[in-house]
Amino acid sequence: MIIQFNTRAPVYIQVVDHFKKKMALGELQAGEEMPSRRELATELKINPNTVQKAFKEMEEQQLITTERNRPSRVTTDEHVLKRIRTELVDEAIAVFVESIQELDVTMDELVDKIKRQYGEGNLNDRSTGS
Amino acid sequence: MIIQFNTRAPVYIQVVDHFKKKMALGELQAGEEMPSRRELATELKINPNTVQKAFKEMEEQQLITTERNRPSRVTTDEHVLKRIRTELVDEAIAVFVESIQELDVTMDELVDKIKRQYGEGNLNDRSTGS
DNA sequence: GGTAGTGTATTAGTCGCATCATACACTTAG
DNA sequence: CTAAGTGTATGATGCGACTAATACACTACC
Repeated sequence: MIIQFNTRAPVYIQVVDHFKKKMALGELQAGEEMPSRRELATELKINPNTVQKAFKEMEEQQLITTERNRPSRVTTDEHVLKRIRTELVDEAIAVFVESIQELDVTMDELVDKIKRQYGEGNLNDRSTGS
Repeated sequence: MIIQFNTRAPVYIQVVDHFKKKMALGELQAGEEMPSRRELATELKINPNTVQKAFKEMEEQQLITTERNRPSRVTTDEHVLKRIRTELVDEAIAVFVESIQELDVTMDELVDKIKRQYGEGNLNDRSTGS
């Protein structure tokens, strides 16, 4: 597991987002065991307490559950799991729209530029063009 | 002048962005006088030093120029001014794309959601083709 | 010249984050 | 039982970004 940390956002938040993405994509299934705090800290080369903070955050968001002294597990609440991806996407869009609002950008210009950036990566260009 | 501050980003950055947008939209013309630090601080109800930091940032980005003990002025470098809008849009897109990458979102879903959010506001749906 | 208004500089205080070091209670494996 | 591995809790420290308070130097204007 490798997370490319940036310096902008807090590390513990980036850890949370990382796991959120894995859940959203099904790489982490419902009920699956999470790595231990210490193990993950070692692997990511960060402090165990930072990992703990990330896990606590994930618990508050009901993404994981923890019984006493047992490895944490991904929630089995399918309802929660299904909402993760939507939330990630919607939040990103909200931030984005907020930042370009008032800038008088046409939808076409927007779509064009996004396609150019996003398409380079992992875009499955099924459909839109048709 | 009213800026609706949020708690996410530093105030001085939000001030910079605010003026960037005004320049990008031509509400602030080349060579035009900027408000004084203290005046602006009073109006926005923030600390003069916060305004100063914003102005210093704008100077480093060559958006404004300042002669000793005279009100700052918007740069007369048209080249710089023309680039502002592009930079604002491109940076927003870069951040956005970065955040949804790996989420396996189709272009259609993206465009659809953006339209719904963005369209509500100030979208002029004049298409590029025209 | 004196006053008010510029921009500028310096210093101090606050806050969030990350880290380090320990310690505790419990479970599991041997 | 013992030892190693869980999650959890606490306090101290350091650092950097941001904001605040104050003082300084200069200009414009009457």
